[in-house]
Amino acid sequence: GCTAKQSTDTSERWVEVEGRRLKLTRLEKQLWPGITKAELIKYYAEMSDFILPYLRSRPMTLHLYPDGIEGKHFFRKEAPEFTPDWVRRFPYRAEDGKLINYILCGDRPTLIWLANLANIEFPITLSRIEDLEHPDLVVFDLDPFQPATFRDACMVALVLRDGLRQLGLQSWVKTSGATGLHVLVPVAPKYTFQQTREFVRRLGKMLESLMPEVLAEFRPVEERKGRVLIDFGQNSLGKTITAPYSLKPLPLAPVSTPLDWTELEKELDPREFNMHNILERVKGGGDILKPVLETPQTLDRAFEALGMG
DNA sequence: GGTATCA
DNA sequence: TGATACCAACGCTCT
DNA sequence: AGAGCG
Ligand SMILES: [Mn+2]
Ligand SMILES: [Mn+2]
Repeated sequence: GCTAKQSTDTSERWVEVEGRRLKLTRLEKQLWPGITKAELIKYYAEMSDFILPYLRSRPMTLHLYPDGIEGKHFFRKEAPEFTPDWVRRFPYRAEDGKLINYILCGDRPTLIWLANLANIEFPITLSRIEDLEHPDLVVFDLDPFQPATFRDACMVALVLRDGLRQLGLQSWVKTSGATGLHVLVPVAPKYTFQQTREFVRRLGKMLESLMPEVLAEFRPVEERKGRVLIDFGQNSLGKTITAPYSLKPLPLAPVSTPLDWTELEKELDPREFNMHNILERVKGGGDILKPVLETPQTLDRAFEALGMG
């Protein structure tokens, strides 16, 4: 941490990405302890083929950390005035009547432009711009509360996967990048968030009755301790989850990483999956989560089994 | 991070 | 030239 | 009611 060096960091570089000229600025600035903005940009450049399919067709909320993970940060929905004209936008009028011009990040130039703005984390909505009110993803957001651990979340996820399979549903899993897991169920975009949320709540309740360490809804702090919360509320319009392969603004630069179900049985630490080793991991294996974008499933049978008219 | 506004 | 302000939003919990 | 959190 050399403050004097930081304040005089004028390192700049012009690059061309798929025909777009981009000015990369303050490349030596430290965004994590020991990690520069140059490394952030390099990470997303190398991972672009893996992350872009998930970002494409979903309105972006920017998560900007110009002063690093310990500095002031802010979110942004409205595309800034200085957004290059070739960046695609999606105007959307929310219920309150406010029109927001969202950025669409579907190509490498936009991804690199955002990385240069110190956009560390890339979130995704659970629905696409073609039909924002009908999600194509259902998420079981598994949050362990101390002394429950990531390992406990893995155990819950494995039981959840069995439950989903009994309902005729395939599921996939990734680390959240922080302390828990996201179990994803891709669906045809024909259900409302109210329906998918209720589906997650009910299956969560069922799991809760099977496993004492599971909590299907928020409770006072004392009751949460040592349990894994299934946060069904994540399945709502406008809510987001960390995109697969996105970095998190946390120490060691962890990555939200797709896992094979067999890996959940091992002793894992989510911090094992970070900026420095994910490229190696996906090289060869490819994107094991990709089916999530290509497997629209129907929930009709599951609704029936769970008593949802 | 980039821009606007005010001293 | 430099200091300051802006940039989302919603339900939940805790006090 | 309001602050704090995710
Ligand atoms: Mn979570
Ligand atoms: Mn959560």
